[in-house]
Amino acid sequence: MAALPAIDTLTLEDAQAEHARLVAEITHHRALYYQKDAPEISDADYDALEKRLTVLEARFPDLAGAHSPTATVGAAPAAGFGKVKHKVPMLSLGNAFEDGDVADFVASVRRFLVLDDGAPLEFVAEPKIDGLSLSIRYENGQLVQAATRGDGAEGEDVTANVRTIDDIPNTLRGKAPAVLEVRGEVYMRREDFLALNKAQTEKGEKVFANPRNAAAGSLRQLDASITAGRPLRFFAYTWGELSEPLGATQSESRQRLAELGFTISEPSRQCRTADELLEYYRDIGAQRATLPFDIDGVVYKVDRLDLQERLGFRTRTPRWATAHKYPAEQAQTILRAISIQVGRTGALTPVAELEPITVGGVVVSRATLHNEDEIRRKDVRVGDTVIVQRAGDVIPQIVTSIAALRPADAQPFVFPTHCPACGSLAVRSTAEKADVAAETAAVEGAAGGEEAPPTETATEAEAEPDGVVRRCTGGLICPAQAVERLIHFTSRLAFDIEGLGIERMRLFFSQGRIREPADIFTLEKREAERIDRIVTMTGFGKKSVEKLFAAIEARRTIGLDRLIYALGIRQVGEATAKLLARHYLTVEHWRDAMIKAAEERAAQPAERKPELVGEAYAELCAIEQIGVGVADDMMAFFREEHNRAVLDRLLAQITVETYERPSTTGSPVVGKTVVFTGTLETMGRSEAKAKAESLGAKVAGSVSAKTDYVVVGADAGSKATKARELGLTILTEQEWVDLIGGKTTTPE
DNA sequence: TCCCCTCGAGTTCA
DNA sequence: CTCGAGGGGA
Repeated sequence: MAALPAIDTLTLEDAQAEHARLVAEITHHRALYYQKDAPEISDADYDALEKRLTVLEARFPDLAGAHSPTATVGAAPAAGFGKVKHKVPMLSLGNAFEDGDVADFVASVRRFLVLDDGAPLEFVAEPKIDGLSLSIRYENGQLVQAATRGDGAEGEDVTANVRTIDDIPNTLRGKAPAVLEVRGEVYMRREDFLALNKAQTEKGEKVFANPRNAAAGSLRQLDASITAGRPLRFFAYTWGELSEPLGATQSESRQRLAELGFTISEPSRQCRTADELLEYYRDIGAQRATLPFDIDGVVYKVDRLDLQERLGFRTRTPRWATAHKYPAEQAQTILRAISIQVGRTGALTPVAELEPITVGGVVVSRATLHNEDEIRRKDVRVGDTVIVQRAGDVIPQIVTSIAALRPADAQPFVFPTHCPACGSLAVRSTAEKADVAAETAAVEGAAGGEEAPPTETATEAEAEPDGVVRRCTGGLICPAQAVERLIHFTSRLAFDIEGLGIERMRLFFSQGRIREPADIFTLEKREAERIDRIVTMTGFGKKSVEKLFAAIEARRTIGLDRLIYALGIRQVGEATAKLLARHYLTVEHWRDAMIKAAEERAAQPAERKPELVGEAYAELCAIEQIGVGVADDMMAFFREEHNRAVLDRLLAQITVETYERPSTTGSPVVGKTVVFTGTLETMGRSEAKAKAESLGAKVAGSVSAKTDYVVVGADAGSKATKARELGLTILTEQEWVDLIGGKTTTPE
């Protein structure tokens, strides 16, 4: 195309003329393309037109009207990006760091698929580009929406910005599926990054630490015309929602993506064995410095898509792919101090305060030391020169200290035996013993006042520490734990209250405005008339206070699983909370059952067999994945009068929805209990289980009168016999497959 | 009883 | 992202 004037130099008048010209031209070509199927210009040229219009409208927002063919730019709210729910979640990958991990990955795939030693299995290996994941949605070949990964479930709408990236077609080439969500990585080449930084310096604007940050900063511009001026690129490597398959294998699909107009990540390679994968890893590693872009590792994927589907997903990661990372960049610095943080469970975590140092393009000033054993193992002392790296290129960690550079007077770190926040005794113990210790601490607290100084070192205090983590026993009286629990309560997977982040919660807590969950929901009532005072006391604008109240109101109704998770009961995280919600369904039912079970447990504190403790307790332990350890932590929570009161005060403020089972419409086995026994032939045990669960069935370990189906494989033993005795429905493996055949639902 | 898998709880910086 | 530990199969 002929050189066009740079948009930045246009006057408003010229811009109007240019806009009219572009709109006319695009409308003309669209008509040719769609109605007459006889385009006059190439897809690439057409894309260039659309792109120019997008940029123009971003630069002169007044021009973008409803008439514009783009009809997107200018609509973006100035306040920030809209949210986009991913129809298919954007998950992360599992990681391999050593050769052995790769062998384990291959072995676990083969095990899951029950492949014989000789059976072939192909993988595709590709470089893992260090950029930002992006999902781009096309409908009938047209780009309609682009979103960042976000938390995997919900990202930010960056459509306007993505339309300006040259590597990303606005219109797909050739015959495209009706719906196609292309996923890949937005990145910046190293040379482009250097040039950009040079230009930024000349303009007196901020420079970026590394290409990844530059790409992230450029993509998240509210003004798309700025994004347009940044040298962003895109590699496609997978897909989300899809109306028809792109191929039978990963490699075919990659090829198809290339045909549709995307750049795919190269160099890639087909591999059959762990050794071949490792060879690829080393080859790419050798080329790493000469590749034009940064990579942080390589990715291995099972090639056949039918096998990918059988392998499915763990909670957070697919079983059919893994990332193999290159060793992290390291740097040397001085350890200035070791501070102690108190977590919501009372865990005391030592954190290294470092002389700020750049590692992998980011300035690091703190790093976790995990626990006291770790400090002793690495013999890290204040004043030491230490080697720092970013694990998986993200989380800073201390690799080792350099003994030769240690100051002569450096002393081994003495881990405190008392909580720095409340002065309570801090002990290393498992849950049961913590109770005993808590009583001791309460006595001490009453007698000893606030600051009980550490008098002895950790090793001297106990002959045999039980558990690695040292925990504050202050529990309910520890302010540090209280505020951490509240922060957890409003966190993303819990109540997810926007505008009530970590810092604000700390502030409200220290002001006494919020001391327990229920206070969040009475905040407005208590403070409404004094809104001006909040504004002056907190330094928030009136608007943001109103926004906060709106966000709180929006969460006054909440799902049971989120509520359970939010309470922060030890060992009850996302997955366990969901299990509990699924089992008890309503909050009343759950609460009453927990209180009853806690009473039963209090009467039988030492009994190991759940059935002998009581009915409610046994019911809890019978839920798969919940054993005595988890159950007892829940009992400890409900035994506490204070916790029950806190919960009830909260429940008075909110509405808890009955748990909704994930959609399993059309599944023939919803709510059925299935037991697998014997050796299954077409699938492995875990695969059979995952499949059954995704269809809404419950998979049990042993046969009982409650069992609906017993699926009998080869060489079935006592379970099959028992099933016959009980007169249960017995299915062969084939009958089971026929029963569920073809019926699939999306996993939770 | 051991071993594998998964989960929870801890963590940083932009 | 990593580590430790619980749950459950073998």
